[in-house]
Amino acid sequence: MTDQKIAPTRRPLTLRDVSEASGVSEMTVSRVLRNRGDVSEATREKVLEAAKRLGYVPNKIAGALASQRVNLVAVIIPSLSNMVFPEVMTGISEVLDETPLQPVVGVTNYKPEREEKVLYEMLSWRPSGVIIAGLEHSDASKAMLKAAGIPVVEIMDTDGQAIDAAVGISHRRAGRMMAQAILKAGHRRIGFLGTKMPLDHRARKRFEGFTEALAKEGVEIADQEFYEGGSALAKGREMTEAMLTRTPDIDFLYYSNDMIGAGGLLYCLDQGIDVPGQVGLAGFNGVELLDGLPRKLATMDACRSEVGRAAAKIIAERTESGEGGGERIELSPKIEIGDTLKRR
Amino acid sequence: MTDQKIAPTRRPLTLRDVSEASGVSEMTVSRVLRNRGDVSEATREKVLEAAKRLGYVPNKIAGALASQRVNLVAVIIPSLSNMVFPEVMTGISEVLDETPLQPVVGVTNYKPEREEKVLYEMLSWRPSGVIIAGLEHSDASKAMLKAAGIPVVEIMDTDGQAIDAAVGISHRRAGRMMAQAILKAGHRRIGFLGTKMPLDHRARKRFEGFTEALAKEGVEIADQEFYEGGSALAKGREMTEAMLTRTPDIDFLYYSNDMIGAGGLLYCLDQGIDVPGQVGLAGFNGVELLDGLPRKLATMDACRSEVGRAAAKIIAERTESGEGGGERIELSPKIEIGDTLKRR
DNA sequence: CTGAAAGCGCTAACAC
DNA sequence: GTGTTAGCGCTTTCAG
Repeated sequence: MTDQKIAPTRRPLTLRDVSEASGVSEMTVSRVLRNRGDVSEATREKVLEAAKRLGYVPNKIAGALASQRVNLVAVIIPSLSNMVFPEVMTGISEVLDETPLQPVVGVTNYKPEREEKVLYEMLSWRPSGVIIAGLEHSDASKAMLKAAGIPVVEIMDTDGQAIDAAVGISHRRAGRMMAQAILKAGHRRIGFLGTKMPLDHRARKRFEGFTEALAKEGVEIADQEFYEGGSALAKGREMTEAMLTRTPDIDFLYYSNDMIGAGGLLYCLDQGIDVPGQVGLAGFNGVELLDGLPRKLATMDACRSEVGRAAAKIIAERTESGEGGGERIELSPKIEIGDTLKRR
Repeated sequence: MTDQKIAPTRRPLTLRDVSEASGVSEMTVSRVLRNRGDVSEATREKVLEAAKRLGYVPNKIAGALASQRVNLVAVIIPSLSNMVFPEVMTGISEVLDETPLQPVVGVTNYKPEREEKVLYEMLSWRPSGVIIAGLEHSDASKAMLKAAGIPVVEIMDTDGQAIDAAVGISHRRAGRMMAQAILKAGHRRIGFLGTKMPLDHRARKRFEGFTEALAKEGVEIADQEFYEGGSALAKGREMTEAMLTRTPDIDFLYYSNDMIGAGGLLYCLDQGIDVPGQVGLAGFNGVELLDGLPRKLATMDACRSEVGRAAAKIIAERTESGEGGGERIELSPKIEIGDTLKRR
């Protein structure tokens, strides 16, 4: 490097600096900066001017310690890269923006040990609440959540026992619903294509609900295929090819997410396969991203931003009133028939 | 609600609780918990046992205040929903995972006033460093960054004046490179399709570099079209249709991102347009997500995870050594020819 | 190896 | 309206 661009490591400014610069007591400066209590317009202006001139940024660490209040909400999700969690985040932000609360996200990559670590780190900042994806956590994680003494909302899933509050859909039911729609459309040779992620409990529950509803009508999954890693679109193609080759009489493919479903759809169209005449297709999630494909993939909406909003609302209300607990909101996923599932 | 699931609002545990439970002084408990200094194995075990039994989670707020050290790195990005920033985040995490530092993300939605607010909030937690997308910031934001007295790395762009360090690619150069490749392939009637986002400076710079390189060869953009909102894939389709209808002699379409490019590609294939014989296509970003399309879209890699890694490395090294400043790393984007741009 | 004392920068609570 | 006094829960520093 040629020259030191960094400013000389000035001591960060404190309230005291503003107090001295404005000739007002620290306490009053603090009041002005937080809009608390009555302060005369004159002093208020003096303080604001001094703070601005110095470029003072309050130290929340000290503030939080003194006030025993940290307006942070820990949001713990498995991944940022599949479009579903960013949408949940949007819902959360929408609600929290109206409050003094701020979301802080942690990502677990679907690993329980990461979740445990991320949770520990976040709790050590003493947040006002936790929003965490899923109902399955390690014993240690559960213990931490219980012991934290703050609102905990488990999101995205309602099939199981919540620690405190829960907001989401029943993935088992979602799987059943899709199975019923597929059976109703007259399909019997049904293949399933999903991710090789034993720890994606929601995908697992959808699969269970799906096979269960099929079984009720005496139908068994004709074939199944799982993938991991790589581009979902490409994997969807590959898996579809593999399955249609291996089990040529398949007449429906149910994908555990829209992205691989889209890959499958593109493959079928490439091959001149009549969709849904010859083979019907359905995914899961309602990824708006995919509008614009040659055909609209049948799918099911997981109400992601709605889930985010509801979860944030629970935290916000409970933080404000100190009352509540154990809320349970089960949203109803809707099937979107699209163009790849026969109507009725 | 039926019953109070919430645990009685216990006072959170403190060091003192662990100290009393283990019969060891607070100070020694603190040492054990931080692995600092020599502590006899005997006391160490007593303390660990007590901490675990009680479920003690240290209070970082207090720790940070006392030690004047906050191992947080503020990461400020415009959006989570376009696949590019999650990849940057991955690069950042990869590097920071090896250090005591932790990333905390803030999202600005491409709005300078949001950026200002997010930045202020983050700085008020006194992070060890800031990684922020872009070189364009409001005066107030710049002032805050300069005054913070911590390492600041501006990422994704190197066309302009950095506050401190910068890591990224030159988007102007990226635009120029693509223009040259397109001209070399023999195209002259070139259309541009982009986002209606005056505040996406990187897209703007690519466009400027692009038109500039065309101009050098006496070529002018034949037509252009901008969109906002909605599904990028669908918009890519619509815009492509509109442009090819309006300006039928177009022989190349340059898209400001891969997602709309993919939409355009699907439209062209639908219409039986020969790609790249009749119309060539190129996007920007190298979104792996799209592998699996019928043709591979020509694009240019923005080195996202590499950018994240390099930025994190700068912060980590500077935090450790206290030395450095003004680093500048310009990465070289590579054209991926794919199947939609003629070779040579 | 262990402990006691003195804050970190701010705010709650109370005086004036 | 404004100022004063105590901490918040931890770590630094220094003494044993």
